[in-house]
Amino acid sequence: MGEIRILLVDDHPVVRAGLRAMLTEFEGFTVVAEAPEGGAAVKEVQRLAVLGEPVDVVLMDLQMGGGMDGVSATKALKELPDAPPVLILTTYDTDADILAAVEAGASGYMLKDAPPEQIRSAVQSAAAGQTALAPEVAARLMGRIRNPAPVLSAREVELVELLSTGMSNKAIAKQLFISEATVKTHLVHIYDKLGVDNRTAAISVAVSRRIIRSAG
Amino acid sequence: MGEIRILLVDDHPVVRAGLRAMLTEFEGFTVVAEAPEGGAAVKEVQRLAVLGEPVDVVLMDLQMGGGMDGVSATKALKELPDAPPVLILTTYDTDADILAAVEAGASGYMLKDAPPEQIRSAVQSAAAGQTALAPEVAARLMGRIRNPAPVLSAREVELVELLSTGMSNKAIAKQLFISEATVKTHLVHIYDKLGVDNRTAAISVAVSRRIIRSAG
DNA sequence: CCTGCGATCAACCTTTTGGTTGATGACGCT
DNA sequence: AGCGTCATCAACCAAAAGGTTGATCGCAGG
Repeated sequence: MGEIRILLVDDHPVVRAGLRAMLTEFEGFTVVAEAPEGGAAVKEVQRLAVLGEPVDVVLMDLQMGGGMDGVSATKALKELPDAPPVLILTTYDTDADILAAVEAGASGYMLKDAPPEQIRSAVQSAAAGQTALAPEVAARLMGRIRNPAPVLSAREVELVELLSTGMSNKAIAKQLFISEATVKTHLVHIYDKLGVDNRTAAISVAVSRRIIRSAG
Repeated sequence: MGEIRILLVDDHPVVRAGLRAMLTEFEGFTVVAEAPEGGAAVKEVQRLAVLGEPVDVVLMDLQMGGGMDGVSATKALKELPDAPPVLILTTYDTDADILAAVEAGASGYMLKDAPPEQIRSAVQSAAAGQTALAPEVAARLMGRIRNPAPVLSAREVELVELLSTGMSNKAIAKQLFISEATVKTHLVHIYDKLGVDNRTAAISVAVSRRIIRSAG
């Protein structure tokens, strides 16, 4: 019944154009709005709701340069009355934000390099209120839920960030106004949780799990 | 005079669709072929040349999952008779392959999140045989040429790779069949070249300069 | 109320790194 | 032949990191 009304959220004009082109080629899809970041997306959803032309599905990128990031935007959208389903689109299936996004209420998670057909069916499922996960992502998620990776506390992430700049324990201690002993204790816990036994391996794992971002 | 005939090379269907949509909206641009990786791109260029419908500009992504990467493909294309200009498209303006691609003969370098207008004029310049660089990229390149970053030797890169797994000097020495003393000497040189003074900072810099890739 | 967890700190000891100096052989370029 | 670079190694010392044990405090959840 009727068209599926879609809002695209991505900071790359090229990607937005690609999704628009790809989706409008299929029957029954209309891209009714676009936004370059989360804040604008929320406003668009509200605006269209007021106009009586509500959005049926939001396609949301996770990595966005400026403005509100994908996870926050998903959270914000889900707090609206008549919140639309949010389908997350991302480049990396290793993204640490997968869990965060799903917990924030995303109904699905697709990789950007998925074939058009897969994207089409994911949007359709999401619009129908179902959950749509890319097989790779689903498998990964299930694995994590069965064997959950320990989550670093906020303080620990802070430590890892400083760690990755190459600071010594003493320097980190000074920066955070804590003792060197405390820094060492935190590090032991971090090593435990990341399954490593030294700082070098820790930042390597942290980068590949996208706990921290490497400048770029 | 006439249409500018374009070949798109990118492993993401979404990005290809976006570029195609974006470019065909402008006057005078035709996307005559697409390829998901470098090898196919080379074949396409040859095929079209034989048909008497040569490609005027190749738009090439650097990061491609499978097959021939962007730098190799650029090199291969430039060895063809009547090689078309290659315009590199990438996500990261910090990419260490910038230099490699330009050295391989790319006539320009654009960021994927550039506004459509900028992409249009870059393609036009490239087709006209001129060089087209995004301002950010140009500045960065000039900076590097004036103040060239010391290049790690092959052996040193090997060291950094092992380093990033968190191995100790002793373990690295064993792995490479050299003494621990030699490992330390190499490390001192690496620290020098990267402008850091410990292994943790070194791998951080190495990752952000894409000297090594972090799994993901 | 008790338990668990996160954050904080101390003291002690071992291992690893980092910094320095100096030396050798191989290779390529001029 | 001489120069520079790369890769190799040694010995020594100071600084940093890692490992262990044990302790205090506050807060959230059952």
